This record gives sequence, C-alpha cells and structure tokens, in this order.
Amino acid sequence: MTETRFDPSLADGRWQRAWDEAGTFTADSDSDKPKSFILEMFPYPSGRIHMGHVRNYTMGDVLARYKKMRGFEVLHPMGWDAFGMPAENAAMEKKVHPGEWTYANIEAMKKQLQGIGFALDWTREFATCDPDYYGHEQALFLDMYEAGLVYRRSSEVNWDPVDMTVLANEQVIDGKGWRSGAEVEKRKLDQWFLKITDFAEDLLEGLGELKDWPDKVRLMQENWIGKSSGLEFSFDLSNGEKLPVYTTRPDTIFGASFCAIAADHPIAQSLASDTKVAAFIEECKKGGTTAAELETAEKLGFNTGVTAKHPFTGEAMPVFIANFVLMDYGTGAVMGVPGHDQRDFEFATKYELPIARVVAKDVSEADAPMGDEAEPGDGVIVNSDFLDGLSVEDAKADVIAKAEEGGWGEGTTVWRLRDWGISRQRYWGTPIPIIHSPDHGPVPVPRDQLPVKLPEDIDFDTPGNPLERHPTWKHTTCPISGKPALRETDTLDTFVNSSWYFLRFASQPDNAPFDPQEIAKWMPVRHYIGGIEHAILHLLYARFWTRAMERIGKFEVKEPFDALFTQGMVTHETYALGDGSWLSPNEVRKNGADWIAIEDGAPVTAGRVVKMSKSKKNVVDPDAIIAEYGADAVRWFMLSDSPPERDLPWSQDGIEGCGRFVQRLWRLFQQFDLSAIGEDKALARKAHQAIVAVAEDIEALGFNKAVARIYELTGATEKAAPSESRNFAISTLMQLASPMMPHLAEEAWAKAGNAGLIADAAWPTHDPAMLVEDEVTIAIQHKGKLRDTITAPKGAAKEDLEALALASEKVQRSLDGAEVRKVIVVPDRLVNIVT
RNA sequence: GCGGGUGUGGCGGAAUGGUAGACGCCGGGGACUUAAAAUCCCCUGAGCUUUGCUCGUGCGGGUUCGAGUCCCGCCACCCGCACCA
Repeated sequence: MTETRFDPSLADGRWQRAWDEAGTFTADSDSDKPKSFILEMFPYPSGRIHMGHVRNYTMGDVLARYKKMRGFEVLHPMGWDAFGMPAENAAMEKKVHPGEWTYANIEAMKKQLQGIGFALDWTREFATCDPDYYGHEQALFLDMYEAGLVYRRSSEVNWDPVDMTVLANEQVIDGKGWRSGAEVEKRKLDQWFLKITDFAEDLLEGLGELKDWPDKVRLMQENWIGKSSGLEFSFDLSNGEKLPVYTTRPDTIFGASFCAIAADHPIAQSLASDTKVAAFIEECKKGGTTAAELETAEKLGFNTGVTAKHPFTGEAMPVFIANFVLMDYGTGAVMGVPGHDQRDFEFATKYELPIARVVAKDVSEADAPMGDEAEPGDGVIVNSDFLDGLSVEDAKADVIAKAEEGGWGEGTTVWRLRDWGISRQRYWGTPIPIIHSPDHGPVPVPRDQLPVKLPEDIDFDTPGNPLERHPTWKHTTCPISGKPALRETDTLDTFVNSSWYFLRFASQPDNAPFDPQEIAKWMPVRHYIGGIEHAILHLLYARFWTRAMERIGKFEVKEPFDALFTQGMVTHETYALGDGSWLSPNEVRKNGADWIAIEDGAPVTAGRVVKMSKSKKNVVDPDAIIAEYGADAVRWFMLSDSPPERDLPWSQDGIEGCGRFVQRLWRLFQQFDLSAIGEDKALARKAHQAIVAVAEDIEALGFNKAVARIYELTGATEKAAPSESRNFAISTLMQLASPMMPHLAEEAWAKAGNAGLIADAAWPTHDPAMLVEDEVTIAIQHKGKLRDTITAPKGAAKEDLEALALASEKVQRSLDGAEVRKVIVVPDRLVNIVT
C-alpha cells in the first residue's frame, strides 16, 4: 500500500461540512437518551479567537464528543457575551458603531471556531446584544423587581473630573483616568442593586453540595461570602448620639482605645459643617474604589473631638473619621483594638493612641510588652476584668451574653458579601427597563413594551453615556399617568448577561426567556469549563441568578453547574530588544544559542514565559497555526503535556511535534491489514487497558494523561507484527483519538471502509479479562532504598516474595551480613528489608 | 492589604504513603539518501573511585520500615479583590 500524507487543508473542511450537513451535533431535547449539557464559558467577541479560547473549547469538545460516544444526548452550544466596553472603545477610536463592530467580530470568530472542528450545536447560537436576548433579560429583571429583589440606593463610582465620566476600575491607572490623566475621585450616584445578600446563607450552604467543583473555588467563594459572627452594639457618644459598631472580636473589648467611622458615615456627614471635617471627608474621596487601593492606601484619620463611652470601663475614647473604614461593611463604624488588629495597630501608632494587651499566650504574660505588630492570634484573655483567664472563644460568648442581658448589644451574623450593583453608565449594555415618573417614581416598563431597544443613532464624540445625551430616546411617558417621564439611562452590568445564558441555550422559546420543561431536561450543566479568573464573580452571580429564578418559581434548579473545571492559561516566551520593547515570536529567530531580530539581527533577550497578551506581543494566532498544521495538531497540542488546570506554554517545537504525530498516526491507520492473522496477547492487553484508562482520564478531565496513553499504545502498536490484535489496536486508537483529532479519525475511519461517521460511533468496549497482568515487577528495598527488582507472578504469597528478595545477590551484597530485623512486604509491589 | 493557588531533569510534566522522572519536546549518536526533508533505531537527572555507589522533587525541620505525596515553619512566583470580560 502506498503511504499518503494526511492533508488537513482538505480533510478538515470536508468533515466539518459532513458534520454540519448531517446535523451530527444538533441536540435533540426529545431524545430518550440520557442527557449531558457540556458548556464552556462563552467568549467576548473581541475580534479574533485566541489560543486561550482554543484550549478552553478543545477541552469541552473532547468531553462532548466522548459523552456522545458513551451514548449521551449532548448539548454543546456556543454563543457570544457581546456587550461590553471594548465595543464602545472601538466606537470612539475607529468611529464604528458598537453593534456593527461586535457583529463583524462574531462573524469572523464563528468562522474561526468552525475551522477548528468543534462539535457545537450552532442552531442555538445567540449573542447577548441581540434585542431578543436582552429583551428576555429585561423581563427577568422585572420579575426580580416585582419579587422585591431589586432596589435603588446611592453608591460610589470612580469619577473622572475632566472627562466628566464614570470610569471602570480597569480605566483607572495609578489613581488617574486612563484618557484624561486626571486624579480620579469617588462620587456617589443612585444605582440599582440586586439583593444577592438575601441568598448569602443559601449560596454558602449550596457550596457543600458542589462536590465536583475544585476545592479552591469553593473556598474562594466561601471567603468571599464571608460569614462572620460577632457583636453589634452602640457606644454612647459625648454629643448625645449613639454609634452602632460591629466587631468580630468582642473578646478584646477591654483593649479598645478608639472608634473609627467611615467618611460617608451619617455622623461624619453631620459634623461636616466644620470646615476641617469637610476637608478631611473631601480628602477621603481621593483615589479609586477598589479594595486593593483602599487597603493599601496610607491610613488617615481625623479626630472628631467627639468621644465614645466604653460600655464596661466608662472610659471616654476618641472617635475618628478614618479612610480605611468601609460604609458598606457592618455598620460603617468599628471599635479600634490596636493590640490585636493590624490595621488598628498601624492607626494607633500613627495617632499615638494607647496599645493595650488583652490577649496573651498565658496568664503569666499579661504584662508582656507588645511588639512592633498586632497579635491577632489565639490565647488567653488578660487585663480584661471579668474576662481574665478565659479563652478567646469563651470570652466572645461571654461578652455577647452580657451585652444581650444588659440590652445594649446583640450577637449578630455579618456577611462580607455585598449586594450586586448592576447599574452602568454606558451605552453598550442591556437598557434597564424602568421609567422615572415625576409622580410615581421608578415604574417598570410594561411587559408589552419589551424589549426596550438601544437607539442606533448615537454619538461617541463627547464623553459620558450616549443614552443620557441622546436627543429623544430617554423621553417617554409614565405608564401610570401618561405624563412625560424619563427612561432609566443606565444599562445592566454585563455580568447579568452571563448569569443566565446557559438557560437560554437549554431552551429558547420566542415568548419567554425559557421553558421550564426544557430546562428540566438539560439543567444543570454537567460540565462547565472556563478560566479561574471567573472563580468568584461570574460563578457566584450565575449561582445567585439561578437560585433567584428558582425562588420566584421559574423552575426547580438551584445550582446551575454540576461540575466546574477551571483551565490554565496559554503562555509563551517573551522577546525583548535592548531598549525593553517587545517583539512578537515571528519577528525573532534563533541564532545558535541566542535569539536575534529577523529584521536587523539585533540581539534579543528571551524572557519569562507569561500569559499571551497583545502588550507583550507574545501572541500566536490560531488561524496561522491551523493553516500550517491543521486543526487536529492544534487540538492535540492544547491537550498534551500540561495538566489542563495549569498553564500551557506554547512552543513552535511543540506544535511541530504534534503535526508529526498526526502524520505518524495516519501512517499507522493505513496499516490496517485484513489478511493478518493470529493473536498478540500483550498488544491486545495494552489496547484493552488503554480503552479503560483513556476513558477514566477523559472523565477526570486529565487530558494530558489520556494523550500519554495514546502515545504509548501508538508506540506499542507500531512495533508489533501484523496480527488480528494489531488490527484491533489500530481501530481502537482511531476511536480513542477521535474526540481529540476528529478530522484525522473521520478520514481514517472512512478509508478503513467503515460506514457512517466515527463521530456517531460508540466508544470501544473492553474485555475485563484482558486487563489483568500475569506478572508484576517487585521492588526490593533495603533500609528504604531500592536495591533490586524481581519479577513475580501476580498475587504471589508474602513469604515467597520475602524469600525471593533475600535470595537476590544485590540484596545480599547490600545487607553485608547484617541482621534482618523486620521485612515489610506489600503484595505485588515491594519488599523492604529493615536491618 | 486580604483571599486563593503553584513550585519535580535543559523544557512541559508522570507517580492510591511503596521502583522518582511514565509520555512528549529539546539535545547527542547512528541507519536510509548523491544530498536534504521525511522516517526509523539507540542514548539522554547530577556527580563519582562506574559489575556499581552517592546525591536528587523550592528552602529548613518533623512523622514513618518507607515522603514528591502527610505535619510544622519559611521563600519565590502567579491569579482574584465587587465597573475588564
């Protein structure tokens, strides 16, 4: 037989068309097969598919194809998370409408995805910027509104005083606006919120059920929700007011030496008639709103002159306005215990406030001096009157009990989780379907007027929200009184779009967001795959949204994602010239051991391997790679070597190796020999073992291990002489590799004379009797170190193994006549001789 | 600052507390070829006094007959932090 080369430039398209024409991957919700919903996080249509997408979708694709082979009806859809800031930026920079830009990107990226041969059900495709989608989203928003899960209050944003616009955190660079360069300020705006805190307990408890989520993600969510118990009580202030505070450390109450309140605390605001107070509050407004910025900023305080009376000692403690106290957490006021809280310690040091020890390692160390930092750890309470000698835990309970008896405070649960602010002062998002009526306040847009569509004729030449500035769009009438009224001009956070898209994939009727009966068929998503960067926000919002839908009676699903997998990034070496400017991989080449610039031969430093990014120019375009090596080689690369949860370093050598392996398999597939006779038991055993092992690896998403198994079976099959067993190994390899290299597998399957598509074929079956080895290798250790190995029949008796071990010449030499004190025998594994 | 993670040859990594380095890449040697490409075969953790021995999984301790794996304490790097998606 003449060997041919596998030509992906012909085969890839041929099989992609074949799948498309046959509707191979169209999910049938009426099928009586068991169902499996495989989902990868849908992409933002930024313009081009990048390697990170390819890796993400290849993993999901292998799972989807594998599940189909195992007899599942698989739903594996794709769509577009299409609202967002980049479209507005493009509008400003390139004078193109955000919608036009977005849909052009979608078209281009869809073509790219199709060229990789993903087993996607494109019949369910949608973009979140389709009025049809966001109209249903508006209806769901109104459902939540009617259920009392939506409210309005003022909240801080990053304000650019020059561009007169709200900035996203991303647009604040070193405390300055990214375009204007002006110092960013905090500014309060009335905004819409979703009551995710109503679900805090639920969301926390639900984590316990998510057995197939990574522990780290559950832990991150748990910490984010941040349930803490403590004491809420009020200090009597010298001005006659009461100051409610919340503390998680009531046990340290005798160590309190000051109180601190947020700059936007009502008491601070009430003192603002004093110009110095007002100036300090103004000072606190400087800077952005991110947690990292707030917590690393220098701790500043302003002594209000008001004092608070300690509930036990009666001592008067100063009340400060402080920039590190957040109005959003607890009561917006804290008692400062410098000895046992690091932030309080730094603050007390700066403002020369007393730092007392109230927790010590032991009672005898009650007078031990404090070091140069706080001691937040466990210990025994000291210098605390009736609490002395108690453990931290007991003292907490004791103080809470005393407060409740005395009626001046109570034990409470406080959550770190804050309500979800969903208002965005931007054009390219879902319009919030509310009308502000002069007589009736905010009124929902009547359902028959949905969707509230975005206007097309908008202007990005002046900064700010184009919806706000649009000449006519916001002018409407009050649905109740019919009088002139204004539309809400804020749009919804794009996280709202991605909080329910999976439901729309499962079911997309025209007249409703989804159909509960269809939801019941597909939900929850069996495998959800995406980046770890979504571990908290997106996943928490989607969990919340699903629970909210369940609570208001939309369906009976609580958790949207049964199993979650977070994949690593695709990285690449970086290349820099002497002046620090970056070069892309195709602008450099190796010159001996060094790198040089292709253009002028200038020396190039190969730097660290980091996430592919435009700024570092270490990006490789999937299309160029596919054009050169074919889709299967790229898919194979994405699955090889690195465990899927870790970063994958892209390399030219690596993709070339994958390209060679595709050809190597192709050659092997052509060696299927109908005239071959006889059995090759060792090879057959390897093939049967591989069927089981590759299945286990894929189900555990251990794609790199599945790949290694296929390499091993390939090597063994190549070396074997023709036999019926070898034919079996070849056809097994075709099937095992088909989820990963579907084009090659289809081509080989057809060439071998099989009817139908391998995509529709079943996973090969294994013979359990063929899995068991007859012989095993036993390691012989002396003093825990390997001295020899012996081959023994599987299941050999302990005594026999011990005797065989002691008979070994190498072992005897190592023993050197020493007395054997003990022999540990692990059947089928090892013998360890202790002297 | 807070929360989470990662660390094993030149590189990516494998290893239910039981033979560390499977498998792949790079590199070296050889075969085939007029030559190259492609392909195939062999070698490839370090060191040494090389039938073999010693060391070796970020660093320092510990538990165990036995530790990459478990425990304690460090270090380095990466990710997230609520308006990036």
